Amino acid sequence: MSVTIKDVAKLANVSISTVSRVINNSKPVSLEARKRVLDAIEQLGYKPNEVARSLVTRKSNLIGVIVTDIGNSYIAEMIRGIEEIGRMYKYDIVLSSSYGNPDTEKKFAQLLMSKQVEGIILVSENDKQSVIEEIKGLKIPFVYLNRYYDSQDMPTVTINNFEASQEMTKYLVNLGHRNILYVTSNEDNKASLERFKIDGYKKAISDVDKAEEFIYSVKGFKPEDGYKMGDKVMEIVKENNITAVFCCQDELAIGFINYCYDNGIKVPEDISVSGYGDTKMASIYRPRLTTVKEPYYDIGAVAIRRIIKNLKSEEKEKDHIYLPIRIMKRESCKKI
Amino acid sequence: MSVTIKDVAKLANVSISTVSRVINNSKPVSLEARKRVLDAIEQLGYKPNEVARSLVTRKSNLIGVIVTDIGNSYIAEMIRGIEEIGRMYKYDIVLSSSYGNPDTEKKFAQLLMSKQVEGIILVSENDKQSVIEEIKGLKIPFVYLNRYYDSQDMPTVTINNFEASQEMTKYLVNLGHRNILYVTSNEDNKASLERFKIDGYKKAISDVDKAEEFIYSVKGFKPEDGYKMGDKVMEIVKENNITAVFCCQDELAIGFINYCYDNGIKVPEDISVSGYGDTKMASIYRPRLTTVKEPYYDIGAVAIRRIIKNLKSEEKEKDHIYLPIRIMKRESCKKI
DNA sequence: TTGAAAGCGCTAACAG
DNA sequence: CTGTTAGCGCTTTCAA
Repeated sequence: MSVTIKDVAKLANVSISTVSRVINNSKPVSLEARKRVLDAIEQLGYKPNEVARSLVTRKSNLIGVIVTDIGNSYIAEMIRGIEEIGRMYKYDIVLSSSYGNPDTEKKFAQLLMSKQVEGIILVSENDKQSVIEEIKGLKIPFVYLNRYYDSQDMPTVTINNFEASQEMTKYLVNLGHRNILYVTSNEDNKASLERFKIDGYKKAISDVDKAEEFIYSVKGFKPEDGYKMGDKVMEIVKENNITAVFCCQDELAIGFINYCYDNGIKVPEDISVSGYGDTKMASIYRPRLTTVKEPYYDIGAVAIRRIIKNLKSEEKEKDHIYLPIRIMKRESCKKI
Repeated sequence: MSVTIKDVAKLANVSISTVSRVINNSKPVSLEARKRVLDAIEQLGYKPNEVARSLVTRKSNLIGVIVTDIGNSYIAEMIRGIEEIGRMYKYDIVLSSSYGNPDTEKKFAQLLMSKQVEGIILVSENDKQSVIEEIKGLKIPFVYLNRYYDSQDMPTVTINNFEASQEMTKYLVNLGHRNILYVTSNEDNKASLERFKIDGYKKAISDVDKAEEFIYSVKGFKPEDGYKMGDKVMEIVKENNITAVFCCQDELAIGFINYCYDNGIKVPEDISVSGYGDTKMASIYRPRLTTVKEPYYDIGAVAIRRIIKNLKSEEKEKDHIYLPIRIMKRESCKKI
C-alpha cells in the first residue's frame, strides 16, 4: 500500500499531529522535529492523500467546469484560461461536456457536487433558466459564461456587446463603407445578446450620413449556416449596393467567405466581410478575418478568479464583469 | 450542512449500514426497509459524498489527463473522446495542461496521484523518456499519446504511420503526380515518428516508375513554420518540377498554403498540397485540405477504454493499438 | 436481513 | 511545542 502519515510519524518518531503540522505549516514545530519529519517524508516519498484531506477540511481543491463542447475553439480557449489561473491557486479542474443538453448540464452539476467541487463554471450555449436555478441552488460559487445569451443577475463575465458591435461598425464606416449588412442569428429570442449587438450596429449607422441599416437574420451560428446563407446574402448585397457584411460570429463569417470562395467572389476585393469573436481560425484563415476580439482566455481566467475570490472571502461581488474588446483589423475588410 | 447517510438512516429508521446497502446494492435488504430508505433519500435529496466513498473504497472515479495544450484542436478532439467514453463508465476527468514542459508533466502526474486518480493519460509532444518512467513508477494504469514521437513498449494508441504516409503518397501518385516533395520536421530525432512516415513515402515512390524522392526538412510544426518555409520550398519546387507537396502535418500545410495565397500561387491549380492529421481546420479551410485522417477522437476513446479495462481486469494488454486511417480526398490536391 | 463497530488517512481541538 | 483523541462520511467485516 502507499505510504501514509502514520508511516512518516513512526519513522520520524513523532506523532501524526506533528507530521500534519509540518505538512500544513499550521502550528509551530521544533526545528529538530521538523527536520526529522521532512527527512522521513523525503525518504518515504510521502504524498498526503488529498482525498482524506478533503474529507476533513471539506476543501477538494477542485472546480467543476461544464462546457458545451470542448471542440469549439473558443471554449477550449476559455478552459485554458480557467485551468491556467486555477492552477496558480492550486485548483484542479474537472471537465464535463454537455453537448448542449440542459438536462445533462443539470446532471453534471449534481455529479460535480457529489465530488465536492468547490465551485462551478458553466459554459453554456442555451438560454435555459432552469439550469441556472438548479446550479444556484447548489450553494457554491458559480459563474455562468454564455457567448450567445444574456442572463439577468447571474455572476458572469462578458464583453459589452453593444459597444463591441458599435466599434466594429464604426471601423467599417471609417473604411468608407456606407451600406453595411449586419447578419444576425436567433435575434428573436429575448435573451439573445444579439439585441445589444444590433443596437450597437444601428447606433453606429445612425451616426453617419448616408449610411443605411441592413439587417439579415439567419438560423444557426456554424460555418455551414454561413455558407448556406450565401445565395440570399449576395442577393441582398446586389440589390442594395452593400459593400461590407458584418457577421455576428466568426464561424458565420468564415462559412460565408467559403461560399464566396466557391462562387468566385473575392474577399475583400468584391466584398468586405467581418466576424465577431476572434476565434483561433480567424487569424489562420485566408484572408485573415477582420473581427471583434472577444477575449475568451481572459473570460475564463477572470471567471475562475471570481470563484476563488468568492471562496476566500464569502463576499459576493457585483454580478457582471465586462472585459475590454479590440477590433482586429485584418485582411477581410478593405478600404473603399 | 449537507445531508449525510446518517440523516437518511435516522429518517428511514434503519442503521447507516442498511442505507449503504441500498445505495450500493451490495447486500440484500428487505423490500420494506429498502422502500423506507429510498423514500428518505428522495425526501432529503441525499447524494452520497463521493470523497468519503473514495477514501474507503480507494476508487476516485477520476482519470487524470495531462495534455500539452488544450488549445490544439487535435488535443481537444482527443479529450472529447476521453471524456465521452469515460463518462459512459462513470469516470470524470481532471485536466492539466503542461504547455510542453516535461517537469510540469511530472509534477502534474504526482499531483494527480495525490488526488487519487485511478489512471493517467498523458498527451505529450516531447520525447522525454524520464516523464514516462516517472509515470510508470506510479503503478496505476497509464496510456501515452504522442503525435510526434515513438515510445518503445509504452501502452499507447496510434496509427500506422508508415502505411498512412504510403497511402497518401500512393494517392498523389494516382492523381498523376510523379515529383512529390515530402516536407518533414525534426526527422533527425531518433524517436520521431517521421522516420516511419518518410519510409512510407519512400516506399510508395520507389514502387512507381519515373517517380523520384524529394525530401525537405524544416523546423517546427506550426502554421508559421509552414509559412516561413515557403520561399525555400518554392525554390525546390521550381528546380525539380515538383507538382505536389506532402506536408507531415496539417498545420505546416496550411501555413504553406497561406504563403502561397499571399504570394499569388494558386493551390491546387499551380501546386497540390496535402497535409497529415485532419485537424478541424482542414475541412473548414479553403481550399479544403487533402489529408490523412488521424482519428484523434477515437484515439482518446480507445485510450481511456484501455485504462478502464485495465482497472477492471488487472491484466495488461499488448502495448500498441493501431487505429485505421483514411485519406481525406479534398480540394488542395488535384489531378494532373 | 440487520446493526454495531472498525477503520480509510487526515485535520483540529484539547490537554499537557 | 507535542501527543491524544474525536471525528469527516462512508463501506465493510462480524455477530446477531
